[in-house]
Amino acid sequence: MADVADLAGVAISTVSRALANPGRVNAKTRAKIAAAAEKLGYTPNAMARNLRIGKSNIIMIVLPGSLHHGASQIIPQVLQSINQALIQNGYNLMIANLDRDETSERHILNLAFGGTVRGAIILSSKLPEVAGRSLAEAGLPIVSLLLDMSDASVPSVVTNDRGAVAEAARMLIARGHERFFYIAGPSDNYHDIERFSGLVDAFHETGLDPASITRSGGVLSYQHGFEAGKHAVEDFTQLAVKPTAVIAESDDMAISFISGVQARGWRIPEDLSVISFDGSPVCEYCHPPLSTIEQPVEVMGKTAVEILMQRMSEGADEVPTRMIIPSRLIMRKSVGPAAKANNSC
Amino acid sequence: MADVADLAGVAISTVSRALANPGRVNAKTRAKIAAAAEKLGYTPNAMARNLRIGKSNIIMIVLPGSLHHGASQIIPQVLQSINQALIQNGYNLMIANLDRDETSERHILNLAFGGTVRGAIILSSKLPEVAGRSLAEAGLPIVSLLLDMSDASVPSVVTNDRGAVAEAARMLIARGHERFFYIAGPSDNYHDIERFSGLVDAFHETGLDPASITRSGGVLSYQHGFEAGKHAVEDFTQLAVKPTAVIAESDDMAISFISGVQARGWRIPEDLSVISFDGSPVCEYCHPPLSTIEQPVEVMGKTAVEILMQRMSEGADEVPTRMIIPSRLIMRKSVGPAAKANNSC
DNA sequence: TACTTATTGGCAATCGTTTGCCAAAACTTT
DNA sequence: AAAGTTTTGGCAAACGATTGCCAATAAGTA
Repeated sequence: MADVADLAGVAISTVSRALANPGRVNAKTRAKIAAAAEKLGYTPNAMARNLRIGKSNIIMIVLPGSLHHGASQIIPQVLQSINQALIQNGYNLMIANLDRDETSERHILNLAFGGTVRGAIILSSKLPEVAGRSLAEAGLPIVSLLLDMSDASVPSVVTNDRGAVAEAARMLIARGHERFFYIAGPSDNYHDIERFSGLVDAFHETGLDPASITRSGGVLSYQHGFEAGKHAVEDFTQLAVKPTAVIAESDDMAISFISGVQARGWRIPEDLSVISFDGSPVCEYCHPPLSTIEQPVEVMGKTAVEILMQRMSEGADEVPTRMIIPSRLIMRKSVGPAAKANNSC
Repeated sequence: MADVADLAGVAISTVSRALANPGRVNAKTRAKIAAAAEKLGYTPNAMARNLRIGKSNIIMIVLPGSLHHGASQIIPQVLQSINQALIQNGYNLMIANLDRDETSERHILNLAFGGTVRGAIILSSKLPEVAGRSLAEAGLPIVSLLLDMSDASVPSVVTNDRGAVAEAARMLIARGHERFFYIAGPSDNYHDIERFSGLVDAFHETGLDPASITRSGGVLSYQHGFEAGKHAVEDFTQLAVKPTAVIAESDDMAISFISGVQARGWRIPEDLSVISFDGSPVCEYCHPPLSTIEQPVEVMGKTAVEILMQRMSEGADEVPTRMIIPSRLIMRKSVGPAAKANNSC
């Protein structure tokens, strides 16, 4: 920096001011300084700057390892949109994996308490905590994405899981479906609870008996969305009275489920209608094209960043604690009218 | 840190030594210090440390925006494995997007020259450079993943694209296929060149005439793998003499292609055999299950990190410049013997 | 006990910025 | 030309750690 000052013929403090606080220095000198910096190939040292400022410009995204792994088709989109939004605001994105082991929790806490990161976007249902320290007390702004954690007073950006599933279920009920098969991810999970509730809601609204909903899954982790679907095929096969409609908690589950039941002779949508959640692009090319509830992940990512920025700048209090971005039901060929006689194969 | 020293009843320099250089301090005092730190909830400030040390502990992964977007199913796996390997070595992963605009290139260079990152793993075919500065001159260790850049003297971890496609092609040729349809991603791209060459190799080996290979695509960006497949359907339909075998550069392309041709009456594998590249999990559940060339992305990620670590520690010269991790051909129902009479539909 | 070795204490410089302070210089405006 | 305003210079103290140096103390060995 001293070199730049020399070359530009100005004082070192002026250079600093020009770079960090451009308003307080004349446009002409600023140009001179920029030229000198360019010529010397000078880039201010970010760590020194952040140390002095007392804040980092890195945001971390906390991903449950299982989500990351193989399964969920939406992670890349989430990362992409968040990263773009962050960069526009002058921030960088760091990845933090939250596995089931204590090491990873500790690691995340170190990032937070050690000042490496300035804020966090989490996709996990619980805040990492170990040895009495919790992410909540790190003094960082946090935003939860996909999962509603507004109860724990962390602002959340979610979709209308419950309502969207209810809508899908009503659509199926309107076509004559009365017996449903629900393929769940890990139970107790926010998504499981909300989405399943949506299905039950629709039953209540339409006067059907929720007892004719069969649940499958709930034990396996997200890590194996496809596995969960496969497993559901077994469950389905063993039912004495077959449901005519299926709602799956993720596209992956639906895809492997469909593959399995088709192999055993059921036809979709003639024997069985299927709708799933996520809106992965691949659904359009499934056999038959798969109806899915599309989460607007890009909008959600951008919104999460916006909220984070608000939290970081002004008084933290007047920001909304929950932001609901509605999903969109995309109807495709995997849905048809309920089969009249539902015989086993 | 001073507080910790007080509580532990030791000098501040001893605390620093205990944390940064544990070998030079007695186990008992180390335990005392650890206890004090735990009690006070103290975490050393990473930025201060890195500033003093002169090196960051952050590695960035440079992803072409297009790769990231929607399409490639393997990105999450790559990120996951790289991040895990990095953390084990005490590093963190930062995401850097390389779009077509100059802003993103400049941003990446700032990360490098500003000392934010210590090294880079790139999935892009070209090193970012703008205004005379190039990533190559930033003095960072760089490793290229998926794309071979060993010509540009950046160590690369790749798979045997060419050989793997050749193997797949031989397998098809052995089943009587003689006319091939190749669905390409963006042309000039490393993957396009290598994989297509593999196909041509197989033709030469077996004495067939490469003229009976029809290429499709090559214009669209990766961003639309599914689109490329759709587009290929058009091309395919217009061929007077239909090929009997298809090789696609990515699973996405194959999936949408299959969906399209099936809708127009062709049957797979009876009329057309298909093999694609990537090994996405979803292939297993396609209709029919899709044969694919599985890239060992996890191993590749770990290997890339290992090489990076070597580059960062010792003399940089004796590390291998290219590491080839072989892919595995997974044969599924999408492949069958060549149709005898190949009539149009 | 005397001597060697291992471990700690205290001090101060350093990493590369930012920033408050005040004086000096350079412009603008009456 | 005088007064007022904006812009710069120079200085020095931070930010929170690490580390070389040497003296001082503790532990281990003969």
